[in-house]
Amino acid sequence: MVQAVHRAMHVLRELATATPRLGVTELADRIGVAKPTVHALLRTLEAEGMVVQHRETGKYQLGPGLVVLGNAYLDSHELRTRAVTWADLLATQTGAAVWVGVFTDRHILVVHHAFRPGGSVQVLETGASLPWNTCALGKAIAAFLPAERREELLAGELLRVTGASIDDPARLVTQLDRVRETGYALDDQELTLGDAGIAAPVFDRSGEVVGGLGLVGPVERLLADSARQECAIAVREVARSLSRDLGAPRNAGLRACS
Amino acid sequence: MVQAVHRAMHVLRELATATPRLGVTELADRIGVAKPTVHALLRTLEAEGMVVQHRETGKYQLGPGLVVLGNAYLDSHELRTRAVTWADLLATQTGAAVWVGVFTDRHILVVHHAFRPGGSVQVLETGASLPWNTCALGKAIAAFLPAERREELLAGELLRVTGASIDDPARLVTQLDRVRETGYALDDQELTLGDAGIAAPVFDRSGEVVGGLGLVGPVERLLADSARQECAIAVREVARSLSRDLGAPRNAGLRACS
DNA sequence: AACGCCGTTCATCAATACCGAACAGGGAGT
DNA sequence: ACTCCCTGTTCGGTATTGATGAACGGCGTT
Repeated sequence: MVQAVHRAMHVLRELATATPRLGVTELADRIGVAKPTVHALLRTLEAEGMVVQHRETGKYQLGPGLVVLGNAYLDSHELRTRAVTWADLLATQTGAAVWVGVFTDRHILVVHHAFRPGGSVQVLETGASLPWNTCALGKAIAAFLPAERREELLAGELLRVTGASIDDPARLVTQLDRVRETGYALDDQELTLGDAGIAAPVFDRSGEVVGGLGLVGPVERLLADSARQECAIAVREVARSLSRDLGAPRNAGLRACS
Repeated sequence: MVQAVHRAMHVLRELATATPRLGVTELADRIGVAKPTVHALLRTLEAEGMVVQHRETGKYQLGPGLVVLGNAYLDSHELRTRAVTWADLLATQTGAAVWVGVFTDRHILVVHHAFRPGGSVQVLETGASLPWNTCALGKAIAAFLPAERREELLAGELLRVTGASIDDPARLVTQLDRVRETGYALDDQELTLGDAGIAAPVFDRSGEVVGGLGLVGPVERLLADSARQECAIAVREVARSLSRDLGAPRNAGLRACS
């Protein structure tokens, strides 16, 4: 492990969590290294455009280079590029917004967001990072992870973001079991009050889950008895098509049940 | 300059430009360091989630951590957060898409994209990086940079992306002069065939340009004699309001004319 | 006016990151 | 089926290089 790089990333992540900018001293305290060290790291990161120094205060904040790299990741992402058309299709078909996400460090990273058609103002959620246990996408993916990783997840911290968020491992276990039976996952205002989600897993060539795809919208519209099943079927169907696009075997996901 | 960090960023940038993934050997060749060195860098970057190893081929590609950092940058970006509402306003007012951008390394980075209202399918351009001389945003910003930076830009390489792209420094100089007179910049299919742009600069507290804001849309609609002036005035007006929001002095930009 | 805080620089020292050579696995070509 | 070559990977020694404490200059505050 290259220490300098590790620390540089630590700096970036600290800058990402902290309010707009941080000073050298505060940064040094937070990550526990000497001030000049942090300074050197910041200077090189600045030269690379990953960090910018605020002219007035001398403090540092994240730089635009990160957006370029982030976008390059998204563009190179096979799941995402393949998912775009499917997501649009599903959005027009169901009249709801569609999210495509992948698993990252106990969170779901939204890599694509197809807006609800014809709708009013909508915030773009691409790039958002959501606790895995609070969204349908997270449950859909987690359910099909290898058993050991699933246990790690359940053993770790389960964040709550609304009153409806589930932080009880036992309840999650039964939900995940059910997801494996039905092939799709639900969340009921566990991420956003008033919003629900329906998601299904996506598999790759090797038959492992690489991400998920799902609907997001008002509870009333998504989970009403009339619409619910129809939506779930549509989501599952599109997710399966996407998986086939990625070269997944026809019965991908079955083996993960163990 | 911390060498290890510099090299790590070099690795990331190389992975960003190259097609999906790169092998250790090829990467080592490209950046001119020994193979084990690159390997060590990749391993630490992988541990940080900035890089992922493709399970089948063993090659490496960018990782999701970059998206998280990139989004953190966007969220912490004062210009962007303040611009969102203004951009929406301008989009509904003019019926065209609105871009907000900043300057980065001879390119314009689009940090916000307000969709054309009610429209059909549109690609999200947030995160796109465009040669400065090929878009109205770039010219609007460049025109108000300090004279010396402007000369650097004009002296450097001027990329062309369409047949209409301007790579003649002399022509750009006169265009920039005109931008300073009128307060807005134009581009006529210099970035995308069939699309034009109208943009104006945005200033901050200290009176320096920090970015720009502009319309993007079909030439016929944007540059037709009837609409053109109306659009330009709207853009300039909104950009000025945004500047005031950021604390810019009322006559910001005048001093840059020197 | 003096203090304290901050970002920055410098020179010293040792940790540490770099490298050459060697290993293990896979694929392609015979 | 075997070989060869190429890949990603490991190892240990060397000196490069990055970390550090102490000191500087600017700024806002006291």
